Amino acid sequence: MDFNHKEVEKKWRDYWFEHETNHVPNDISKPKFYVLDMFPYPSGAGLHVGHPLGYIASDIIARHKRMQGYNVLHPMGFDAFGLPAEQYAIQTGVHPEVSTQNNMARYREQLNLIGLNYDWSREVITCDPQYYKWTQWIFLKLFSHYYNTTENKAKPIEELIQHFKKAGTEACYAFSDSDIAFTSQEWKNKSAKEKDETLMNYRLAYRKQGFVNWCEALGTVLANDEIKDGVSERGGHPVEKKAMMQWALRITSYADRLLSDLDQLAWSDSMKNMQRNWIGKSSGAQMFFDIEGSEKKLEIFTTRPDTIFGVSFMVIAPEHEFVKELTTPEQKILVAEYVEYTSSRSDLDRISEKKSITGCFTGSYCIHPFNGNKIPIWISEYVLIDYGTGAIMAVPGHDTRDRDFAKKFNLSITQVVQQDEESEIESKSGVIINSDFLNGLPVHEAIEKSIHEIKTKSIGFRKNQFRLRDANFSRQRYWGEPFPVYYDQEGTCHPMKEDQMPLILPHLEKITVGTEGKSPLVHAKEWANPSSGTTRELDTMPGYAGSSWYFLRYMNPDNHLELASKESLHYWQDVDLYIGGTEHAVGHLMYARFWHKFLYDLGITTTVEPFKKLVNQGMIQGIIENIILIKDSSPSTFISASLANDYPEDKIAHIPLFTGSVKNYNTADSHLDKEGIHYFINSKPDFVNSIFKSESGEYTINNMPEGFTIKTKSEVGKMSKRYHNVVNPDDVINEYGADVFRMYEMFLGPLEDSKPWDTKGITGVSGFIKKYYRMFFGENQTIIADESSPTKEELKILHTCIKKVNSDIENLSFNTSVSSFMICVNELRRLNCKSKEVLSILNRLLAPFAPFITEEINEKLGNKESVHHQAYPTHSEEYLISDEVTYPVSINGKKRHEWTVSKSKPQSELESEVLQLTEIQKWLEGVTIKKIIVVQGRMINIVLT
RNA sequence: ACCGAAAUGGCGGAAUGGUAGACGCGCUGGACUCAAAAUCCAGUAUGGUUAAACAUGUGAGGGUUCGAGUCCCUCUUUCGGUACCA
Repeated sequence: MDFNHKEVEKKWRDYWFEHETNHVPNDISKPKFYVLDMFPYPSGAGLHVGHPLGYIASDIIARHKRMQGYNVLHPMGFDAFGLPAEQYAIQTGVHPEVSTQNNMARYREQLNLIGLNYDWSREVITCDPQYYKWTQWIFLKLFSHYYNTTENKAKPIEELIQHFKKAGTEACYAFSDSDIAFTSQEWKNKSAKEKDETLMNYRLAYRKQGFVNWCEALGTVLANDEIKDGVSERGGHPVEKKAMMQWALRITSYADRLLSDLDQLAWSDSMKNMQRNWIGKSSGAQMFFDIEGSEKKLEIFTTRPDTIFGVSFMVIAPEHEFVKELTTPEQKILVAEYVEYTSSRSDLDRISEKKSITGCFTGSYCIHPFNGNKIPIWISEYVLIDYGTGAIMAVPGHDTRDRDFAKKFNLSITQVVQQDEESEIESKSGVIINSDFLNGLPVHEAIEKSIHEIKTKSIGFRKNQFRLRDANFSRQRYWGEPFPVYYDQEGTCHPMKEDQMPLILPHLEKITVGTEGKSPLVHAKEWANPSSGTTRELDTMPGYAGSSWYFLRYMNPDNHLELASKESLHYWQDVDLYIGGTEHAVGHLMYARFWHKFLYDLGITTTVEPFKKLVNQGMIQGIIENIILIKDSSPSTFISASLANDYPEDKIAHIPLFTGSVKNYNTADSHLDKEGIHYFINSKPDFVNSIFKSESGEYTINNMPEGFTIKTKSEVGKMSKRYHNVVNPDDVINEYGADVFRMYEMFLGPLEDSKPWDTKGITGVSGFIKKYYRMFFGENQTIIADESSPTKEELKILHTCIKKVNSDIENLSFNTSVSSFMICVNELRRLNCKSKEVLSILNRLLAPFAPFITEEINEKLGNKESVHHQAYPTHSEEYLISDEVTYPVSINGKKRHEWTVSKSKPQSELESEVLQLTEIQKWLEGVTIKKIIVVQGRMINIVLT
């Protein structure tokens, strides 16, 4: 009789729940291990088989560590604020609170089916006021701190205010983008509003002008995601950049620490590189160029001040504040047109298109600081307003983008670095020419000298520039954390008192878009104006607010007095292993590191980094089956994939099909039969009169012969509703059981690789679990394992497996450990092993992978204690020792023979005896042996001339 | 365009610079069965052969090495990210 997974899984799920076997105490007597999953956004679609991949891996680690004696924190929660719930509410009227609760309930149910050992009593939900109270609290701490550049840490803004009172900006070491200067008297003379505005230059949470994607037709701000090809995805309306006052976080003040502390992390080099490149530290000079006929100066940053004599034009971003005044009357129309064109383009469009170079002359000129030449000022979209100062000096001789631009607009190109023919124009090898006082210097020396001169002439200074920007922290949305601040009549910002928090998001009966770019909170009239003359902030915080510190709340989730108690923060400290998708490689991970460091400066967290080790699981993709449609055909004509080569690429379109309706899907012979074509037409009634064409002829559904088939095209891609290829874990578990599902997910391939899901392959793992069960139980569930003492061979098989599985878990190589379990079971069955001793060790070894069946077997074997609380097996080398070894014998690196000899045979004997083997001799006739390479215990290679 | 990753049989994949294709799916043949399912046994990279020998083979092209799927260079394709999807 086979394993009844439905019954057994329910039994143990209930048992574990009742006995709280997953409960994790803050038990400081045991060593801690914190393994964390990136918590999901609870989407309406529920989990598909791709989501749990990382959760299962972390679950195996967590169970393994627990069996090794650690106190393991392995929690789960929800990143529950977000745009989709709000969009859903606007479209359907279902309030985000309701849809989010429903979605979370469904996620919990699905996660529990998989047998993940989460301690749900520690659940963290970002939209829970008891949680976001502390998100708001951290925000206010950011608001009330500045970054001190000598102490290199965040300090209370009150200290800075005292400094301003005493000395103004004299000897003030506060991080800021602006270089405003004032005396103590000037500070004292400032009005409250002016003081507030000044302090905004230093606060770690501050307000500034930011740009949003404004869609007039929809009356709302759009996420980048909601824009396709420059127009709104919904409705195809025009989108433009609009400036608005926005909250921002001064992450740039932490740029150096975020960069240097990467070195201490056990993250993959590729991940660290992505973070390094995202921070993008570059050193150079900040310079001010005089503008002809203006008091103002154009501020630019360059990494190549050595090429200052190669400047032939300046370029400013279309959003640059000087655009208006630099534009001369003659250029006015052209500039206006150009600015309008660029405002409809995304940053991605602007930097990604190499072919079309666009720009427009302002009509104004800068003055070269050293030779007094006139330098035309141009506007182009390849300069981004958010990066650097939004303006550059263009050196077309030594920058490819500047060169392309110069060629297009016939601007002069001056070579100022002597280079050999082959070197790239941007290369820093060579000496400076055509450059007055820099002539003859190698580039690196010229950079130093030019900065020195720039400083001496007071036209600039040395500067480290970061690509990292202070990202926008405001969203014109309802479903997010409200800002715990209010504004007085002057518009000055005041933080709320701690005892008034959380500032609860007001309930709106109906979510509708706001007016004039405001969030839907504009409709919460009473809430928005708490007392006469005061108004609340109507924007809410972005998704990354709640996710930047949630890992700390798990340590002590019920604390009403602090974000987490000192004791819990001291005990759990940081995350030992963090598993999640690469899509969070920079965004989430950078902000979480930033907040963690800030909290460290405040003395709250005990480590400088939140995530010691990071692993990115790959995406599980779906199989997409498409039918091929000839574009613009009338009536619509579908062709067999085998005929597709007769048509040019741009004449055909791929229409995704429900995978289940395709015969032999994911093979070269995938096709729709007549039944499948019926199904397709039923789901897409527009195509009811379409023609289906294959080698055997062309038909409509009405005259189609019975055996007609049309080939479909298989590809691998996202698992999504759109492609009708979503596989739900519930269905798989229902049919095969959670243990099989877990092991199959792991068996698919390396955790970090992306790979397609195909449920067909699961029968291999399912067969394994059945075989495994039958090793313990005969007919009628009777135990067949006996007290026989294990044989040497059985022990060798078992311990080989123990060794492999332990090292695989350490390396997160779960696909190979599943293989070794299969090999072990196959071999033990071949030996007809019944030894209870061997089998119960194997059962413990398998427990983290297959928690249900192992728990059931453990009980049937007469154990009282849960298998998951027993010790994890370790191997003994003594069972693995063999006195023979099989050498592959190669001739010139190509294997020709296998040779089994005593392990102790010395190298000299191996070398002489190998040549006597008949299988080898035939290769040696008439040739000279150059040398013999012997790697003891591994291989032999005979090198011939 | 930029940053990062990947590419191995029909499919998912295995392989400290040392026997390419473990393990599993699929397929083929066989056993059991009235039959099917389930289960079990055998085979399965390609070419070649009754079988073997042998030759070829890890996206493409070069290189380093006694020996390269693995290291280096160039390229192609696919995937993730590019700051308001999460």
